[in-house]
Amino acid sequence: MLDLSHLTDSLNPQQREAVTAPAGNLLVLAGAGSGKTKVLTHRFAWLMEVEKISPQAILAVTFTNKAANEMRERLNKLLHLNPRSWWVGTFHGLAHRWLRTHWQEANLPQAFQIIDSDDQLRIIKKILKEILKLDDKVWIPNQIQGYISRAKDQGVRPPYMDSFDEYSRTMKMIYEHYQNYCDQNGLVDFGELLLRVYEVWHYYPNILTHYQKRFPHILVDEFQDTNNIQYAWLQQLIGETGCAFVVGDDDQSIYGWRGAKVGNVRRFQKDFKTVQLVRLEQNYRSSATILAAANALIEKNNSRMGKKLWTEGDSGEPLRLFNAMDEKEEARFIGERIQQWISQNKKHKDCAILYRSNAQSRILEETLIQMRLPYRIYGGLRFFERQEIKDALAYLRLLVNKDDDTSFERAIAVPPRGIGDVTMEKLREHARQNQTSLWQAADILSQEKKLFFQNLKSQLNQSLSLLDELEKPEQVSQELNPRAANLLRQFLDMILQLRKTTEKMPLHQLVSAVLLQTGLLKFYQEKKGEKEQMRAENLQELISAAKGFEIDSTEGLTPLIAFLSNAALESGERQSDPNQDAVQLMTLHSAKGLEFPVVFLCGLEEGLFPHVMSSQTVEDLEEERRLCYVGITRAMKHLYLSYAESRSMRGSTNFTRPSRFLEDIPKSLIEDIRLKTPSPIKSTAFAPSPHRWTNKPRFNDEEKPRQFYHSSERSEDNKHQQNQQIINKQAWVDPKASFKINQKVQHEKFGIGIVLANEGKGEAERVYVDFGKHGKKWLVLSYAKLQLA
DNA sequence: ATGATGATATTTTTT
DNA sequence: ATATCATCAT
Repeated sequence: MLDLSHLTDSLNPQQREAVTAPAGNLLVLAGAGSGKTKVLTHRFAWLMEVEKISPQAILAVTFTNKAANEMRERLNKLLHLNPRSWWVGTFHGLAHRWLRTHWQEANLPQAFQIIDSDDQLRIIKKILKEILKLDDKVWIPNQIQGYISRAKDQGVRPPYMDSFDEYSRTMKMIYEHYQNYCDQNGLVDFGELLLRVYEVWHYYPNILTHYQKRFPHILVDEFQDTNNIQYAWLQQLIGETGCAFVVGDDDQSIYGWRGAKVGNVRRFQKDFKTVQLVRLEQNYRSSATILAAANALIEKNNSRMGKKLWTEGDSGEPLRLFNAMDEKEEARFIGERIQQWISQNKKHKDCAILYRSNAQSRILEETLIQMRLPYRIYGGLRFFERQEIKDALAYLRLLVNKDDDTSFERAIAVPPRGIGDVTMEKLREHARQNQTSLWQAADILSQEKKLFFQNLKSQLNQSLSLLDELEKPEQVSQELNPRAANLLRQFLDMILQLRKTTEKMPLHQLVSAVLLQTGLLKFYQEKKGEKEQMRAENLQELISAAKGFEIDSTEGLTPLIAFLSNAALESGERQSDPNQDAVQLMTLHSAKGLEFPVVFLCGLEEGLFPHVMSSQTVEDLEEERRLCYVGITRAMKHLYLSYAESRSMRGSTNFTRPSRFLEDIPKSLIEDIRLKTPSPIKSTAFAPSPHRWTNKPRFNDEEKPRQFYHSSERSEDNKHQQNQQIINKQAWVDPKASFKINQKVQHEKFGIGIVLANEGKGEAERVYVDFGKHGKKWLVLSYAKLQLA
């Protein structure tokens, strides 16, 4: 008898039911913190050890690289085998792997390149401007991008697009041009990766059958996030014979706005035979109180499959609700609570501040700086999305494919080499007329010019008729001036030269050679700004990345092509350095899948959360509520909710009402925290004592339903706070006299600077300060917290 | 080719 | 308020 205790001992009954289920289709509804990844990895092991399935015959699909890596790691730990060559990956990663194998059937050049959404947008803009000559104020590139991506997610090619009115006809036409452009340049966007594989399988049933046989078992993570093409793709692969083990949580579906279909979870039960359903409802993360709040909230949604989280743990502390005067006070409150946490010898990184939109992060950031709390913000640019890195990648892509126009344009522009708009316009025109790539056009035009001048000498005495011929109007318009032609030639020769010399080099040497010989690295190094120095460092980092890059089993690819594909598919980790002890700031969306001992869920205000832009339909609101549910279920022990009564955003201050989600949480689970003594006059003041805010029992809801928000006590407070604001305004009138020209000042972000000028009066008064390496800035005194230095 | 000025937008984000 | 982007002037 096989000893399976290592696979099943640590599982609860439901987890065990899922893991040990007989081969067949299975849907696991895995609540937040219920051990989803554990079930997936144990199932994998179970299939191997009990069903005797080869790991090569199991396909495990995730959405993010992070999830795929985590799965690999856990499998490695569990099985002590190296899962490197296993079929564990993201939808896009796997699609890429297949397209590299079946590039011929997919009608792609062997060296096809993957473009990211940034490249995609550039191409759309280019087409609008150069080919279709459409006004990008009317035909907004971002919207077109969404339109095309959505079409691809639906598996729709241009011929099948609607064309019943002006709008849809134009969209269809743009889509067509875009696709032609990609095809001609050997480019594949993210949506295309999936669609192509779908089509290959559709048109080559023998290939599909091959993979159906090859992968009798398919595991899918985060199933609630699948869009239509992904679903169709799984459907193909599973076919009549495959077994699907899908894990998801309809309550955590928060990507509907980018095409994810929660309905796929339910649809799965209909479309596939004999789907066994297992619910994982035991939660190992949060206190019972937090779970009660989460359950109560999500119950308000109608379209659910139903699930109720529970825990064996204790009820823990109540949720804490803080009603702040404004966003500044909210931020200060959060900061102080974190300080309290730290004073108990706990870690900064235990604390996460979650918000609906990125705009909220600024004030939090400023406050944390003031309070000297280390923090880290998730989001923002990732490594391979940085401008300088994309510049470098353009050169690398050009080495792979000279006819890649997008890369050609990018590479020729940085560093500046005297080839400007005029020359480029001529190149584009020539390329358009002759249906060639920019490279070919450049080659011909620079060559022609060279020959022209060589011949000129010998031809001086020859007949005028020959010259006349050379001066045909079309040609004249495209002729480059000698200087431009020469520079262009130099550029082409440089690329050709690089191509030759780097042919046999190892990857990192190749990258290094490109950075050096194109002058890209030098260009940034020679600039003075801090930004540019950073860019130069990033370029160096690119060399290290190339050094560390190992080609996995993507057989038959040159290291360079593999590297470039990887760069597009995995644009760099946004993960924090686990050794760095910092408060974690992120949007609710990026918090999915994470957990923290202390969570601050802030900005719980109508219009902000739920956001105005997604409050129109019931579906929108339900997704917002799920987002809130995701936020609450991130918390392990302490959950703080907060909202402000007024919030300044986009330059104006608005009064706000508390979020409707607060009403969905039973009052008995919440403890109110209010202001006891007035807040300090100046926000630059030292951190107030932690005793300023005290806990106070909340009103019974029977007694005063909703009164909490508008109680007379509140308005008293408000009056008090209004006085405060007036005092606040006076506070800066006093020191302002000292902000004279040449005065040394200190800014919390930019450091020490010198006042160069000042203007305006009252609230509008501003000073012009030279912060040295941070540059010269105009600062409004009533906003910037300037101090004398 | 570079900097200044003015218009514009500003939910959420992975691949 | 602010950041980004396009257009324009130098």
